Amino acid sequence: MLNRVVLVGRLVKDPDLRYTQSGKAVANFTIAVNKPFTNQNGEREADFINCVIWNKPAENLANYMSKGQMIGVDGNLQTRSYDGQDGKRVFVTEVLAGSVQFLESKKNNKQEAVDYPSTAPQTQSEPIDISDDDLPF
Amino acid sequence: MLNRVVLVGRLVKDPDLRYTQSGKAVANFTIAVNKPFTNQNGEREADFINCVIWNKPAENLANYMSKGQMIGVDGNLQTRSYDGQDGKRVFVTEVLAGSVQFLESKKNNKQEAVDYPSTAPQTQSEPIDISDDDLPF
Amino acid sequence: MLNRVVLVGRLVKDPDLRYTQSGKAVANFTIAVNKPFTNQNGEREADFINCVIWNKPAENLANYMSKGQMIGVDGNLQTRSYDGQDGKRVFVTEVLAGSVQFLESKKNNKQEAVDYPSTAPQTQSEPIDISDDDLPF
Amino acid sequence: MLNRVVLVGRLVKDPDLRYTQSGKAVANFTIAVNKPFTNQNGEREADFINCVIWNKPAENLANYMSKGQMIGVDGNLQTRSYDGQDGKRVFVTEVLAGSVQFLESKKNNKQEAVDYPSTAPQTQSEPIDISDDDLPF
DNA sequence: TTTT
DNA sequence: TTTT
Repeated sequence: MLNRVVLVGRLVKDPDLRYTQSGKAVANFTIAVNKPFTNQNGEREADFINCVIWNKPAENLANYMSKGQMIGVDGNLQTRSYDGQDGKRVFVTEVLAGSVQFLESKKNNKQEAVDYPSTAPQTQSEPIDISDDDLPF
Repeated sequence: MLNRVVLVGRLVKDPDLRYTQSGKAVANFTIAVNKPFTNQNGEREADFINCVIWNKPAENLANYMSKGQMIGVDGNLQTRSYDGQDGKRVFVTEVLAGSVQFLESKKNNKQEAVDYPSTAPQTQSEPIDISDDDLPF
Repeated sequence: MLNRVVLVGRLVKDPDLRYTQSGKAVANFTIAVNKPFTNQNGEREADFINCVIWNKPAENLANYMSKGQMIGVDGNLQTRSYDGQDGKRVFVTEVLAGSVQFLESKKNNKQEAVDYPSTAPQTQSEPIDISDDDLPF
Repeated sequence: MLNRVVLVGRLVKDPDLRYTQSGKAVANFTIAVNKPFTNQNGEREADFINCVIWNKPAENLANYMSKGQMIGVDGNLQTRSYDGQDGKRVFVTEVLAGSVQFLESKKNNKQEAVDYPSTAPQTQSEPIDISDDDLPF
């Protein structure tokens, strides 16, 4: 089956880098992708898309990119669910980034080695032990 | 900015066709896209991705495709929010399909005229007047 | 059927804008997309991908973008053939751009209105009357 | 940089499987992807897109798929050149498939394990020692 | 609950 | 026949 997403947009806030108990890096980030037209009031709207990236690229992202910067994302859509604070199941649809491209970087010019192949299968091979209370959704 | 999604998966249930007050057709549908690997228990998992399509292609989808059939989707990610029944804002990430391809059809062999160009801007040009209580999320 | 291409790369030369006899604008351009790894000699290689865009976006491209600038392309692959100068048929595979995003612009900050829907069907509805001798391939 | 291609189409002929001198499998194949509209004579046209795939998936492709079958391809565009029989340099643009999905299979129902990550970097890490005279272009 |  |  096919599952492919490509986005270019701006970071809505700084990436949120964490580590699993086994030491893997994960970064959550949200990008604003402007819609290609204006709405009925002449305003440009955006979609705000949640993304995740794992391992070394997660650390690079947190090191070199910050709120407002433009970024490219190549990955796939994933859905997952967790128990919300009110006991109800919460369903999440987000982009699992295999690679990101730093289209601007205030901090440093190190360009992320873009890595088509990496739409990280390892994500799944190890339980994520960040507790749900910490998840940004 | 760029916002592109391509999926191939199977309809998890029959498409849900509705009409806005102004008479536009909208179909909501969910597809299961198998992950390309098995989990730690050797099971194949899937992502369950919500999609929307507008106008004539929505009617064609409802007419020719049903639960279990394989479908291709070309579109873009959109996010929106509505007030949930508990008064809390619910955020939705879904795929706005510009075109769909019927990769199997139990009903009829009419192949959807696949339509790269149609990632429907008109979606936004008119308020959607289906009430939130009817939305399948 | 599905046919989708998304690229981010740099213009290898200035876009080449022409007009058909009926007055439609067409721009041909080539972008270098660096490969995500270095070769056996430690060098970064690139793919050099030929693209075409029609109508107003072709004129915008020629007006605002030039050699070396970074550009995003959303489109589809097309193949065509013509008789080469030696009488042999030449086959061309290129990207028909539906929309482009100006990720840098030396000339002006006018951001191309990115237009998912436009993977230009009109391309085909009218014969292209630029003579083959003028084609950049 | 970003370089992503997704296609669904039909094999125009049986895949052509070969081995490099070092024993790696490579399969070349061409798919016809119908255009989403008919031309001025009411005929449906297609694009004929050359693709390559490496290693085990190349062997699976050759084993399970044949002329006329529908296939999905996820990969990236690559360009390369070689010296043609008339001494002139020939430029090739083709899709390097990272994964393929067998959407039909006359031979066997074994579904290719779809493998987002595999847009094969190894392709480049070893010289291809099939002589140019054998190349299908 | 948002970016330029 | 190539970009940074």
